[in-house]
Amino acid sequence: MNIRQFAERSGVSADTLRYYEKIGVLRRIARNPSGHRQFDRSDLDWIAFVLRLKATGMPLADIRRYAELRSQGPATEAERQALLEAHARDLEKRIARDRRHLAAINDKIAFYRQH
Amino acid sequence: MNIRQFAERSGVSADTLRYYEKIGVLRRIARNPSGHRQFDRSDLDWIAFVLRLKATGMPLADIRRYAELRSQGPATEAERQALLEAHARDLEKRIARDRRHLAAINDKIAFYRQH
DNA sequence: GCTTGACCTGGAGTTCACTCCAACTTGTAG
DNA sequence: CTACAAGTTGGAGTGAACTCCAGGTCAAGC
Repeated sequence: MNIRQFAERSGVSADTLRYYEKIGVLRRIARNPSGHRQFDRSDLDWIAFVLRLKATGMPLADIRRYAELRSQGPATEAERQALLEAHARDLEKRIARDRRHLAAINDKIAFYRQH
Repeated sequence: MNIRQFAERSGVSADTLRYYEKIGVLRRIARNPSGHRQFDRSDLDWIAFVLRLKATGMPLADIRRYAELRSQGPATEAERQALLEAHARDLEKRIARDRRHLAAINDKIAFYRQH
């Protein structure tokens, strides 16, 4: 799959995909004889996971770190697990905080409604 | 209360407070005879609300807009309410999405644990 | 009257995550 | 053989939200 198709299917622009490869969020993508990137199905899974981490507030530097561990094979699984566990804890806290924020904002809205 | 005290109590740096005033997130703060800012108790309430909006992902430009409406008095209450309602809806969606993301991340962690 | 410390201003610099661009190569269609 | 579309690169530019800095003012203590 070429970069345009991959961009469409992943929802990430071609420019951003090249940028992600450059900073190491995407592994070095295979090239066809004319130097064009050839993405495959497994890259789709990986980018989906990257987007999940990004959507939940993980900086690209941390995602890059996870990608690096991943590329080093099964020996790094414990560290990857620890990384995800820390992120999951952060995310839980953020969800809890957001719920409190939402309640406070709804209180303010209720106040406006009483006018 | 001077800027240092206000920074401590609000948790926002003095530089950031000046920046917020410059871009209109904070109203023009009163000055003492030598030109130093004199914050008062109501500024603490306002900055706390600003931080709540910011923490839940509202861009400073939107917060600035809300601040502007607020400074125009009670006539703008309907618009402020609409702004908050839209933000509350976005926030609800984000919380729901984050919960789905968290579940997926926990699945991945469970997979690592099975090794 | 001089130093010190806390404030002031305008503006430059930083970080993050892109986004755009110029100049180039390559494969296909006419 | 030429035109064109779609890819390539390195590097510059962008927008958001700060963060830092130089040069200046001012009140208080020695």
